Amino acid sequence: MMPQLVIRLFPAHDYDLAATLRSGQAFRWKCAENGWTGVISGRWVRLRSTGTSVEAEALAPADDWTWLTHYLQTDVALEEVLRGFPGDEPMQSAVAACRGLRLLRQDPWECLASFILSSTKQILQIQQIVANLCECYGQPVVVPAGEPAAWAFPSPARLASVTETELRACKMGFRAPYLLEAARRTAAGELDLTELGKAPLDVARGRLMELPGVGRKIADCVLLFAYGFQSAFPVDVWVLKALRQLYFPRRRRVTPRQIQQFVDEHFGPYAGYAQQYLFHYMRVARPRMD
DNA sequence: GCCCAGGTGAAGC
DNA sequence: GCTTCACATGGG
Repeated sequence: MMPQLVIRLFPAHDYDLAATLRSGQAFRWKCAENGWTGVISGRWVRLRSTGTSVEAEALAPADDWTWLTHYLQTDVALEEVLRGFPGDEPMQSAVAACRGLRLLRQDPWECLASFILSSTKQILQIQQIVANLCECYGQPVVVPAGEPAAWAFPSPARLASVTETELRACKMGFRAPYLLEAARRTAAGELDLTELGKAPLDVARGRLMELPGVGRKIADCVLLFAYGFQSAFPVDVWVLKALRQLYFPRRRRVTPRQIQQFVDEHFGPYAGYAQQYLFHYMRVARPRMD
């Protein structure tokens, strides 16, 4: 017998669900006319925005919704975050263009694995690779009648049990050995992703960067999107372009060193949020301004 | 065909 | 130290 669909409202001011789910933090959300569907912690869920709330549909039993509110971070007071941003013109423009953009709090393994697969790939292609991976190696999850099949993100142990060749069949190319090694170390307990969240930022970053294929950028994505280290500031090609154009206009040769120093000093206690606003602003609100 | 994509590691000065 | 290049794959 099919479990029952349960609907629930979560009050959330200034929550732009579409911007948040499309902003390159998470790669598994599908947009349909009646909402966004995805899988969180092995549960199927559909989300809609009502303007002042996020409406969620999930399958009973669903008395405890912390798996969802924690993921969506609906309890974060966005005004306080925005007040912590620097008052410069670029940040104000980014906030005006991306009002309601939020940071999610994702599962560390899914986040780590996904960003290992992200290097020199467009977001659309990352989504496709992750979908391939879940369909091949993830556990099927229960979905409402009439909904397309869905899968949980595959566990480290499951991925550690397959070959590099099998992973390459998911179209991840040269990233396959990196993902495999991360899965092996995690499954073997050499890397404890739960403990990492309790460590200081620098220690956690260092541990992640011990993994082959994980450098500063991918480590910072995991620190920010999965562990909530709010000062982690991933610098990718888009953010680099934003920083150069908006903060170092007509300056030839700004070194990575100078960029990093500026980032560390300029963006304040919610630097990670500021980074996400700059990223989304460059990608969506300022198309083709080179 | 060419260039680029939420990078990283190895090899070359 | 810093720059250059290969790495798979697909879209514009």
